[in-house]
Amino acid sequence: MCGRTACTLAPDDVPRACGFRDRGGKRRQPRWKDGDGNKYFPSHNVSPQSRTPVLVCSSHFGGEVQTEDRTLAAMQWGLVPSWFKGDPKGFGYKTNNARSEGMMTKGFFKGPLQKGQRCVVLADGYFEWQTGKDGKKQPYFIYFPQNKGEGGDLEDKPEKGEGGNLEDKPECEKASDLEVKHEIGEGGDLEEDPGAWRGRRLLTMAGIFDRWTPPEGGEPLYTYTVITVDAAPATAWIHHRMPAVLDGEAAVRDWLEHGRVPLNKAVELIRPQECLTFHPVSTVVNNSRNKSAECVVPVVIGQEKPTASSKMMSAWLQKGKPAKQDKAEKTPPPNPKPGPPTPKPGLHLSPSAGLMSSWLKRGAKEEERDDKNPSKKRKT
DNA sequence: CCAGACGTTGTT
DNA sequence: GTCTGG
DNA sequence: CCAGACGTTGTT
DNA sequence: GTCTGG
Repeated sequence: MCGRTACTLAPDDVPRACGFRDRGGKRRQPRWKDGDGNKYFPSHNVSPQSRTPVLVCSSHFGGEVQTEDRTLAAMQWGLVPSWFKGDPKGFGYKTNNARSEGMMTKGFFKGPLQKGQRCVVLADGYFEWQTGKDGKKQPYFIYFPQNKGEGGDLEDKPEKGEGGNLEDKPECEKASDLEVKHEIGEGGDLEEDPGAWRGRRLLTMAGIFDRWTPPEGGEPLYTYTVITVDAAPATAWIHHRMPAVLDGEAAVRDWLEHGRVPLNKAVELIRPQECLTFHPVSTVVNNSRNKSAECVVPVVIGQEKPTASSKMMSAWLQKGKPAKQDKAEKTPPPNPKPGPPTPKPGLHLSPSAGLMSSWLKRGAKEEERDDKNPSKKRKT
């Protein structure tokens, strides 16, 4: 399940997107651990072994155990235990997820958990592949519902009734805003809060991290794993597992503050969440070398055959590259069978031109990053 | 006691 | 089938 | 998570 | 490091 994400915020924007209020009501932003802002590379197609932003309690980097301070670190996806002997390169192939059902007893995760090494994994959203009877896979992008006004000049929002919004407001503050809260959790009122983040609300997933020190010494390697749970009903028809999503500021805080919230309490946060929305995307995302924004653009299932406009869009997204020539323009009879396979399509958002533009809008500038990697040797 | 594994997903 | 690379 | 490789010898 | 199998 959770083996692919998108994380596209510029390193300098991540701290802003992680603004929160401390128990005194004061606004704070986590800071990057030394140099880590330069180790994270935004991408619309993040695979295990990449470094991505995670939040941890600052106690792990010199702060008091009880501190509310948070630190942003660029950790590597795929947990390498501190006791691992050998070359950690390529070790974490099977530790990108931790089953919540066994994490308290299995050595891989028990150790770090008992040391309070809980982290919050940040992303725009994650990808899930639905396997059809025919064996074909349809990828979906899954994320927190975004509020209106995103980016400032977006005039369209998802139709109401899209993602299952089970926003429970725990012990929130006085602010009764149901409108704006793009920051992690229930933000404050924007009107009197010019410092608030107005961009995308990042998905927050519960993770476990560890620190591995090379035998020969040198920089410690920080790695993490994403905890998984059974899928919530809303998305179970796509896939039967999902990441442990932390919905809201209170949950994020409790997962991070290991000095205040003991493990046996914190584990109560690990459970299926309904608070997500999603849309189908192109199989362009399948190959992790494809980093373009096309990975997150909504598609209409059954209409993935390139249309004139989609070709143009594709070409634009690819920017440098000429639109590839299709091998054969065989176009089977249009027998569109769109929509989610029946069960619970109720809270599905249907792609609209407007929605599409909202996804395109953010891809345009950021991609093009590492798509110039020379593939393997070429046969001669 | 020592040696050796230690993780996940999905699919059958 | 299984493992590595992304 | 998916995609793609998966092998050897000898010579430059 | 810690747990299981022998």
